[in-house]
Amino acid sequence: MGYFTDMHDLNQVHTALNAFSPVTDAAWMDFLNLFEPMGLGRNEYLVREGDRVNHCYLLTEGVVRVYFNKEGTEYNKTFFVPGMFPTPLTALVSGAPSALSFQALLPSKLFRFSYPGFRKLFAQHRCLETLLLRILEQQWIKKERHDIRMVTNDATANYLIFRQEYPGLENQIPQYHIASYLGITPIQLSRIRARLAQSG
Amino acid sequence: MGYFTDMHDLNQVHTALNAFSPVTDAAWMDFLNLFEPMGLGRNEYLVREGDRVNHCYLLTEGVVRVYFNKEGTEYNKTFFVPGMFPTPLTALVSGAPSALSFQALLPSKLFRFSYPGFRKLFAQHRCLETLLLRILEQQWIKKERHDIRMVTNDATANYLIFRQEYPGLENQIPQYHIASYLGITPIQLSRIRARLAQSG
DNA sequence: CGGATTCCTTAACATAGGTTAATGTGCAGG
DNA sequence: CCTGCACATTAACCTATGTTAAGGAATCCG
Repeated sequence: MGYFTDMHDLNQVHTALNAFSPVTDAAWMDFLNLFEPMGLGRNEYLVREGDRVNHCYLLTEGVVRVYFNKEGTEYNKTFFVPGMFPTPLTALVSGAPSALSFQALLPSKLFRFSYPGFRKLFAQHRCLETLLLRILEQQWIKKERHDIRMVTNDATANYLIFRQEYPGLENQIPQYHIASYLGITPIQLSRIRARLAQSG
Repeated sequence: MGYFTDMHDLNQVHTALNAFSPVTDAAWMDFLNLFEPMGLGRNEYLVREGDRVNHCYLLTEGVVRVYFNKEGTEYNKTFFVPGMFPTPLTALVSGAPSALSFQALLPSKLFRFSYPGFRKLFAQHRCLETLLLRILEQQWIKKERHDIRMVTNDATANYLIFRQEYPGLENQIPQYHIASYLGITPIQLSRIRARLAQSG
């Protein structure tokens, strides 16, 4: 079950963003106009490697993974759960084809909005530009913390953290996706799980 | 030898930033007023873990590493060379004590400027806020590329990339700093170097 | 010059994790 | 109910890398 389930609930989004960096009602109304609801089936793609992209996404229900592919092997970077923005920022900003793929792992509901459309609003609504800056700052902070954890911990510790960070997710998606996220093989994850089951 | 060696050369900085995102002359003059030159000896610190920070830095000569410390072990995150901004962004934005340390590995010259002072200029000079947004976007893109490389390559490949990315640096700093950056022990780096010397 | 210090290398051994392959298990579709 | 498929587990073996320890090489300094 997602945090936001219909248009009405987008008011929650306004509240959340507003607490973060003030967004005027006028700006919010113009912004909201860009939103389009959409849905994805299990294993369907939001963005495929190589795609040119124009939209940002807000996930309201389901799970999305983002991964990159190198020589046939997929490396999971992150999972998105409801309330998060599974958005190909690099491809949007650079205008280059996406190096990353975004795939729904469960049936999902989202809103999308045009990124150029959003940027056009900056002219009338400076608060939206400031908001984007704040979001990038926060993402940077979050990523830094995450990186430090991944580097300083071993796979077992990171697996335990994963379970805390994404409660319940473990039982909703294949374990090989989790293994890839942890930077190990499914076999190794299986060994870790076996050890944990014995000792803990 | 750095790219920028005195106040006069800060014009180069204006040119570089301007190409990135337009900065008006008025904004640049106000911004420039915040700059203060400073120097660091070998192994001196710009920021220590736990410090509260207020400044951004521009490196004009020397080398700075940023690292985090976990239970006595240091993990090098990045090296900064002239033209780069060795700045504790997370600590500045969050107001929390820095989790990272910034240390000069060679005698270094820098400019520093107040981060609150810079942000205050946003009121009169929106172009500076837009500039910061652009910089964060670019840093994000750069980090994403870097992360993908580090994850998909083995230590040997990453070592070769390091040598290309930081030409000459290899011979100016201890190898254990490079090993830490690569996520391996100095012993392992030594083995890799031995193998490369044989085969290549 | 000579002794310290710092750093790099090498060796011997231990461990985490990868690879391959076989086996087990649950579940969907005919 | 069977069959097949997708996934998880387990085992046997291999490789990269960590750990500990010992030696060299370079550099600094008295």
